[in-house]
Amino acid sequence: MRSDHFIWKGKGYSARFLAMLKAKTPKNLQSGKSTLDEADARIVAALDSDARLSMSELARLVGMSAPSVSERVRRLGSAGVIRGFTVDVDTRAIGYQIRAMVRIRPLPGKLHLVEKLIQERPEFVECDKITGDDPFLARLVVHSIEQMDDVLEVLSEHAVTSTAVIKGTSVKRRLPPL
Amino acid sequence: MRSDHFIWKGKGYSARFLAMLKAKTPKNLQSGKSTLDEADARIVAALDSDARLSMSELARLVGMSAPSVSERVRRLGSAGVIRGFTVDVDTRAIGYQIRAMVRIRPLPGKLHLVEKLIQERPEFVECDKITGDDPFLARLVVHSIEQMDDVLEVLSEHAVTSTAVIKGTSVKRRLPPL
DNA sequence: GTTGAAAATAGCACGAA
DNA sequence: TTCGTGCTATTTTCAAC
Repeated sequence: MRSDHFIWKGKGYSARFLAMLKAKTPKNLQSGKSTLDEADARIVAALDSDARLSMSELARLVGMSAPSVSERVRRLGSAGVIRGFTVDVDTRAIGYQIRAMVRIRPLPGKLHLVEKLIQERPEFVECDKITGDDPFLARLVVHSIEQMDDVLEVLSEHAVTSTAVIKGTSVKRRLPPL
Repeated sequence: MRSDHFIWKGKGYSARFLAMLKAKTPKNLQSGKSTLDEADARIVAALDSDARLSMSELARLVGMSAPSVSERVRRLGSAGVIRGFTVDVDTRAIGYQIRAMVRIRPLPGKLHLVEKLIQERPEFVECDKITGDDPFLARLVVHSIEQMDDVLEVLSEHAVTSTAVIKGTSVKRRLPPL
């Protein structure tokens, strides 16, 4: 048995083991933040508020030169932190009056079929696989209640669904602490 | 009574009334699409796949001149169709290992308090107000199970929560038919 | 990470369909 | 109205440091 495994200071852990624990949980995670350094955090936050900011403007905001931020953005992309840049579309402004969250419980043996049906219906604009009684939780966007019924009808032979219409938004999509 | 209110062709509606109904439901809505014309639809779709496309590249993709698409993008913005441009961040790549969907049912009289608590907790990255037994459905992003407990602990005095951990994604966020 | 120059791009005024 | 052309200012990119 090596000496650094000995009980030390009444805590039951060696100094080295305690240090190792600390190393595995970076300081910024302990305080509820992300693993990004401050410059990257500011870049990501700025791009979140406006993904079309020019690199030069972004450079001004974070206090660096344009080539530097440009390189950081490129690296954030290849590191998988930034998956892409998208547009925030108001679906109601293009005729989709109703949004709903649908919990979906496939009948026995129909899990994969149901997943495929969800993926094939473009009105399902998002779907997560979750723990619990209902394996799928999907976001649905439709023009009318009639269209909502049409979409759910497709699943009705193969799954039990619980639909909750979205009445409003308490928290608009945002990033966790960076 | 005007003649165009008379029953016509055994359907119970006048020709003018039928035409009006048709006018209120544009053809593209009948076929499950949006209210955008084809050029705008292509612009929005292209920006959704890459919001940082230059106007000249976008112009090439949709087969128009740069000033034309530029003006259309501006108009889509002021029409409220495009709310903004954002970045798609992989929260796991920045240290947030766990995502969960939380249904939240405030205790009697605590609806507004609970909504405020949700909004103040940055780990709730999204929250919709929905119909049904649980008024709120929130998306939670945390580093660890311990942190998840910490967040839910804040609500525990004022609400009943049901948490489902996200195991994977069946449909990545996408736009409905344009 | 910074600087500076070359190439590409954006924004604007104006003209055409 | 909506789209296209030409000009100018800004921005992006790449080099070298």
